[in-house]
Amino acid sequence: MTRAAAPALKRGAWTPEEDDLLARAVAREGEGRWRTLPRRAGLLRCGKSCRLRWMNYLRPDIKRGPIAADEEDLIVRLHRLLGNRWSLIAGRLPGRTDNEIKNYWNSHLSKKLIKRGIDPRTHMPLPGTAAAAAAAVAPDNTPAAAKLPVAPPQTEQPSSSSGGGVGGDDGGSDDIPAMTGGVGADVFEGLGDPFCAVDAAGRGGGFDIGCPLVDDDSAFSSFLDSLVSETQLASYFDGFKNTAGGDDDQAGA
DNA sequence: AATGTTCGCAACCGCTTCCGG
DNA sequence: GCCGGAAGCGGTTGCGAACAT
Repeated sequence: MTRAAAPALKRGAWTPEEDDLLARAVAREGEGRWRTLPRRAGLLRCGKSCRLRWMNYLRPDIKRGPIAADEEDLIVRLHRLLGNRWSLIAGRLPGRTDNEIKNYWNSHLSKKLIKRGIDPRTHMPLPGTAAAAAAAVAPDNTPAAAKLPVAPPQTEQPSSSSGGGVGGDDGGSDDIPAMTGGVGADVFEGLGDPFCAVDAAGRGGGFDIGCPLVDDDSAFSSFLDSLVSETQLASYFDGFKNTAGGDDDQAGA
C-alpha cells in the first residue's frame, strides 16, 4: 500500500534558496503557523524544521560571532540560577539563540568549569579538586556567599521532562516557584567567582537576606536583568533588602 | 602529504505544554 | 471537562572543519 500524496520532506542542511524562500515567507506572513508555512512558501520541509531554521539562523536580530567574555559570564550565572533552561537563558542574551547557548555550554563552558574543578551541572566543586578543598576550608570571613544556602542541586535536571516540562514555557519568564529555593544562593555566589559555588558546598540553612521569591513575572524578569552586571545585581539586592526587609516577599520590583 | 581524531555547529527527535473547538 | 492540533523546549545526533600524529 503505497501512500500516494505527500512528497517526501527534505532534510539535512538548508540551501541558500530554501533560506530565501523561508525568509520571504516569514516576511510576508509573519512568524507562526509553522505547520502550514512551508507549503505556502514552496518548501519541502516540515514546519518544525522551518521554525528552527528561522529561530536559530535567519532571524534578522541574531547576533553572529564569538561569545564575549561578559556574555559567557552571564551564561554561567544564569545557568546556575536556571539550569538547562536554554531558552530562558537565551532570552537574557540579546541576539543569541537557545541552540547557540546550549551548544556553547556543552562544547566550551562545561569543559571550562570541569577544568576549574567545578561540576557544570551543579556548579559545586568536584570531589578531589582544589575547588573542593577550598570549599572545605571556607573561612568565615568569606563574602556573602559563605552564609548562603546551597542551591538545589541540579543533578536532577528535569531531564526527561525536558522540553516544555521544565520550561513548560515559552521564552518568557516562567517556572519561578520551581527555582525560588536556589535563587539567593546562586546569585550571591555569583558575586564571587561566577564559575564556582565553592563556599556554598555542604552548607545549608539559615539565610535571611531575602531571596527574590518573586511570584510575578516582571519582578523575576527584572531580577534576571540585574544579573547582567554585578553592580546591577548588588544594587538590586540592596534595594531588595531595603524594601522587603529580607523577607520572603519579592524584590519590590 | 595522508590518515585518524577531536571539536563545534546545525539540524533532528521526542516530549510537554498550550490553546481552541 | 475532554480531545486534538500546534508550538516550543531540551537532548541528542550527524557532518564538516580543524588539528594532531
